[in-house]
Amino acid sequence: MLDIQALRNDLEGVVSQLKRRGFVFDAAKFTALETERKTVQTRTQDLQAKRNQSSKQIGMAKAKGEDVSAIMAEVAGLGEQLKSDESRLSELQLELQNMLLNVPNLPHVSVPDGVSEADNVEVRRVGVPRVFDFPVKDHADVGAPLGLDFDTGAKLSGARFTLMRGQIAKLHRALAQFMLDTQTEQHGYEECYTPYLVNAETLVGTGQLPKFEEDLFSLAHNDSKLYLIPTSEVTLTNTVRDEIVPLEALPIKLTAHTPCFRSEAGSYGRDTKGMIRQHQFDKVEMVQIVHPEKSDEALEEMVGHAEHILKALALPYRVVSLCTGDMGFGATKTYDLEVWLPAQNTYREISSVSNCGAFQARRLQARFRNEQGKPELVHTLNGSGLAVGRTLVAVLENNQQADGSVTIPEVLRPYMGGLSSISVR
RNA sequence: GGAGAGCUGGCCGAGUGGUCGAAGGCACUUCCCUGCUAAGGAAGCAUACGGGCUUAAAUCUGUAUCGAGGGUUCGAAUCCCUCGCUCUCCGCCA
Repeated sequence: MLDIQALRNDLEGVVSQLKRRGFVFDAAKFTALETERKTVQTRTQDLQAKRNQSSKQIGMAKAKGEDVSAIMAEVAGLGEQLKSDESRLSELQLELQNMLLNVPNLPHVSVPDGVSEADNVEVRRVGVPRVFDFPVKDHADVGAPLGLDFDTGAKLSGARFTLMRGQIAKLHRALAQFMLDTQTEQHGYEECYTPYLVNAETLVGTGQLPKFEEDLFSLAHNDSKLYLIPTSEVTLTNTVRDEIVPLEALPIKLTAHTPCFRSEAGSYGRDTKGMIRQHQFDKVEMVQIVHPEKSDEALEEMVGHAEHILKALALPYRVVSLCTGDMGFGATKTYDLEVWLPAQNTYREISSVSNCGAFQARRLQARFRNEQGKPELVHTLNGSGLAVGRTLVAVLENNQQADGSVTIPEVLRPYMGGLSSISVR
């Protein structure tokens, strides 16, 4: 959520910044709502003040045993006017709130302008794609004989679900374990196990709701609804909702390995083969809650934490700075890590690291006590470290051998019982 | 699933219709006192959103907030209703 003060003080400026990312803000509607809100709020508060004062007088008079009928008569007419003003005011505030909840974050000045993926800017490339002396297979073909079972996944649940068996399942688990161990032991994140089902308030906090409900899976629960998390960014970041943490507690660094559930509405027909785009996938997520002055550097640091995994696995990748038009709703700046997939002959997203500034913190009322002892909004960041399913895809494709086996990266071997390669037995 | 208890400020905790945004304590901040390692004294100390003043801040002022929402009332932390959460006991259960 944007700071409503910024909209009041510099509407033009905010509108033009939003335009950079292709969002059209209805300034006229906002101004109209604001003007009326101001009038109604002032009037309401005046009436309330009058009522409070009179009620106080009644109390004092009664205590002395005096007659209160004169004051009572004075207050008599206030009720109805007050009631209608109060309800109009809350309507207006609700409408303003809803308007704000649907406005994306402002892009950081360093974010390149653009309208789509095509305008993203490559920051650096690391590693050299391997040259194959045999026809390269995609991960589905490499994986199928090794235990990557799309047919059964489809039978059990439908499209975009996969069953993993045997060594593939173990490799998948090894990847997750390795990532989690690395983020906790080498980069200082606290390991968390979080709920996979969350309430609506939690999703409003990180910005998935109210705007992106169609992207989520949900379950009826009593009279309410619970949602399957689309990422553990949601649960990890919401740990500080409605909290005022002491200055010394920052930065808070959390990580979790969880499944993620996404309806993938609007991506029909894209990546239908294989396990690039699934309704359910595992991810090791990193979240940082930081002092506002530290968020820019924390972003760079987190990109490094994600890159560390790719380097350790010896997977070629590139870092891309997302353009204004391609960034997520809550981000002020985002780097994507794209891993080399030889079968697709291209780099594909495997991690996304974002600085959300105070955008989520304002929705969450997540604050810290600043140097002056006053509560101030924190900055929040999140990033994948990494998407486990896509990493499995990358390992299968990049490490495939002519005989159909797949070499296990060195760092994963301890997690694989010392195995250096997997193959059809 | 059944029965009961509770939810008040950063924390503990008092408060059952009127001058209560809320006693008292702890913690914290500033000042004073004292030289002996901690004690004593004074003051301050919630958040959000408006309005006035201001370049801005400070400050002043109004409103709201005692788990959430609704109701009764001139007036609600206090009474009524609905919901949420926590705890205890019983049952069931990985």
